[in-house]
Amino acid sequence: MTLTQLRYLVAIADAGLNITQAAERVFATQPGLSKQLRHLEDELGLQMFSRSGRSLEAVTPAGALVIERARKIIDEAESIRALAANMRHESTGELRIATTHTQARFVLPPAIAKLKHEFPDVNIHLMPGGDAELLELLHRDEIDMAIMSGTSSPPSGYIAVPVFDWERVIMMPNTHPLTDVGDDITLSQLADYPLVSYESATSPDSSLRKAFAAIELAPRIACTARDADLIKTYVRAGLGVGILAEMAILPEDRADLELRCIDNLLPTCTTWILVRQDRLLREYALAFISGLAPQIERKKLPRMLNPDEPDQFPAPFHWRDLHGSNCPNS
Amino acid sequence: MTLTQLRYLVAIADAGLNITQAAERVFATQPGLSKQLRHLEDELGLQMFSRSGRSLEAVTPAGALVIERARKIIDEAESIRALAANMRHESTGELRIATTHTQARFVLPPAIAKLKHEFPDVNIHLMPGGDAELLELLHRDEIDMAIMSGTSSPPSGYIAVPVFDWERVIMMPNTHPLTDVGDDITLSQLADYPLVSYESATSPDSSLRKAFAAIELAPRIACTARDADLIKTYVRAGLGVGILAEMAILPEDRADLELRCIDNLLPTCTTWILVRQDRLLREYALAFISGLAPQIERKKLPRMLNPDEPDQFPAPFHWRDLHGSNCPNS
DNA sequence: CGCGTTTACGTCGTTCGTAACGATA
DNA sequence: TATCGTTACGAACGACGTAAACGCG
Repeated sequence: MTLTQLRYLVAIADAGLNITQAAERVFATQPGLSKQLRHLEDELGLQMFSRSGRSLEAVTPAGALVIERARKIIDEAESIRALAANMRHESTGELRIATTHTQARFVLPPAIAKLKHEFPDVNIHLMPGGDAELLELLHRDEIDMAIMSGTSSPPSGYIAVPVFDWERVIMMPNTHPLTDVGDDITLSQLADYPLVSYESATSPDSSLRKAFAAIELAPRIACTARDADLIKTYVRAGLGVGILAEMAILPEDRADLELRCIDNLLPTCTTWILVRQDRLLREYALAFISGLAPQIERKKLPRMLNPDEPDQFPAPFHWRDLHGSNCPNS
Repeated sequence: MTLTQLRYLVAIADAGLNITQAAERVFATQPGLSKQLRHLEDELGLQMFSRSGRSLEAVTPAGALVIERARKIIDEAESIRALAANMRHESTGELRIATTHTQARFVLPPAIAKLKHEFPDVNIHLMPGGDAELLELLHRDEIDMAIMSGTSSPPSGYIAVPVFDWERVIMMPNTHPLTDVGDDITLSQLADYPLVSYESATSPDSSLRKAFAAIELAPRIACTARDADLIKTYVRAGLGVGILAEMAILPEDRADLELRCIDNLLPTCTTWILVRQDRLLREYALAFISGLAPQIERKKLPRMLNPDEPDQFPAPFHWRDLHGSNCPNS
C-alpha cells in the first residue's frame, strides 16, 4: 500500500469510476492507475470496484470503507505538506474558493484585495456555484473553502465559520404600484406581485417559501437567477419585485430602483465559510478568513479550526453594522 | 512523501531518536531509515529533529506536528489492512493485549480460551505491566488493547469500554488479631496493621490512600506487588493484611486465609478495555471484547467503537453478579 | 575503542510512459 | 467506430542492503 495507490483510488472514485478521466486529474497515465489499482486490490485481497466486463460498475461495500479511510490519509498527507509550507513561511500557493455569485461579487472583493496585497504570490481561484455544487466541490477536495449562506444551521460534517449576518431587501422600479404602499410592506402585499429572486427560492424548503407558507400564501416567482446583477436587470425590465441580499445593493441602484427593507418579513441569513475537518489551511488562507471575519482574532483561528478542541466561534457582526444600511425605511 | 517515510519517522520518534534501534523495530537497515528521513526532510523543507553533530537531539516543534499527523496516517493505513483482513474473513492474526497481572491471571483466561476456541489461528500476546506502561504501549501502538482498572473515569484520549465493576477484599491469616473483630472492619482498625497491596497503592492519589486520608489516617503499607499471588504469599508469611481484588480469590485460599468484604470502605473499581481511537479492530478482537463484556452486543460493538458516532456503552455488570461472591460477611 | 550516523556503491525491484491490443456500446 | 480498460515492454528511477568512513563520548 502506497500513498500513490490511495490517491489514485480516490481519484478513480471521484471521477465516477472513469479511470481515464481520473488519470488526467492526477496528471498520470491511465495504464498507471489501472495497474496501481490492481496492485492495491491484490495486496488487500479484495475488489474496490465491481466490474462488468472490463469497466468499473460500482463501488463495493468494502471499497467504500477503504476509500473513506484513504481520503483521511491523503487529507492528512496534504495537511503535512501545508504545515511544512507554513513553517517555511512560504507565501506562494493556491487558494481555491467556491462561493455563490453574491458573495463573490459584493462581499469578497475587499478581502481578496487585502490578501493579494499581503500575499502577492498566491493564486486565487474563485469558483461560482449553487450550494449543492459548493458542497460537492468541498467534499471532493477540489477547493480549500466554500463560502455560502443560509438561515438555519450550516451543513454538518464541515467546520463552519460564521462570517456575518445579513438581511434581504426588496427592489422595484420607481413606477411599481408597491412604491405607493409606504415603508411597511407586508408579505401578503408581496404575494400580489410576481417576484424575482435567487435560484434557491425555488426549493420548497427555502426560507422565502416557508415565510409565505406560514401565512398560507405562496409567492409567485416570475424568474430566478444565481446572479444578483441579473435579478436587477429583470427587475428593471419590469418582470417583478426583486428580493435579494442587502450586500448586492450598489449606490447607483438607488437612481432608478426603489428599495425597501423587510427585516421582519424574512429570517436573517448568515454567511459561513466552510472548511473540511482535519484539513490544515495555509497561512494565507487563515489570513483571508480573518480578513473576511474581523470578529475572529487571527491568532485564535488555528485553534478554532481544530476539530479536536472545538473552541466556539464568536458571534458574527451584522453586515449593516460594518457597511451601513441600504434601507431608506429603517 | 511516502507511507514508508512516515512509518520510519514515527519509528525513530518512538525509539527515542535512536535510528539504529528504530531500524530494528521496523525490520530495515539503519542507513535506509537515515536516508528516508533525509528525503522527507528535504521534501518538506524542514528538520524533524534538531541535530547535535551527527546524532539526533530533540524533536523540533514542526517535527512534532508532522509526527502527530504521520501517526494518524499509519493508523488509518493499518485500519485499511485490518478492514481488508476482516472482509476476507481471515481468522489468522495477532492479538496483543497489555494488562495488569490480576486481569491476566484471574479474569482473562476464560475469555482467551473462548477466543482460542473460536479463532484457533490467532496468536495472543499478553503483556503485563503497570498502568503507565500499558498506556505507553497503547500510545506507541505496540498493542491492540490495554485492560486496566480504576475508581475514577478512564484515561482520556482512548476509547474505554467498561467491562465490569469489582470491589476489593481484605485477606489475612487465620491467626490475625483482626479476625476477632467480626464482620464489619473499619478503616481505622485497618490502619493499626501493616498492609500488603498492589503497587498502585503507593501513589499518593490512589483510592486506598485517599480513603484513609478522608478520615485523617495514613495506611502503613508493609509491601506492595503487582502480582496478586505475591500478595497472598506475603500475607501468608505474616507481613500484613492483604487488600486485593475480589477476582483474585481462589477457592483454596479460604483454607488458610480469612476473607472480609469491605465494600463500603473503598470505592468500587471498574475494569476498562482501552482501545486507540480511529483504530479498526480485527474481527477476533471484537469477539474477544464481547466475550469479556457480555453486556455489549457483538453486532453493536463496531458502531460503539467508532469515535464519530459515540454510542454509549451499556453499564457494566458487577463481578459478583456473574461469578458469585467471595465474601463470607455479605 | 565502541556506538551511532553518514557516505558510497551496486543491485534489485518498481514505477512510469509509450504503444499495441481487446472489449464494449 | 469511438471510447475505455488491459497487456506488453523498455527505460529510468528509487529503495535497499553491504561495506567502509567519520565523529563523538
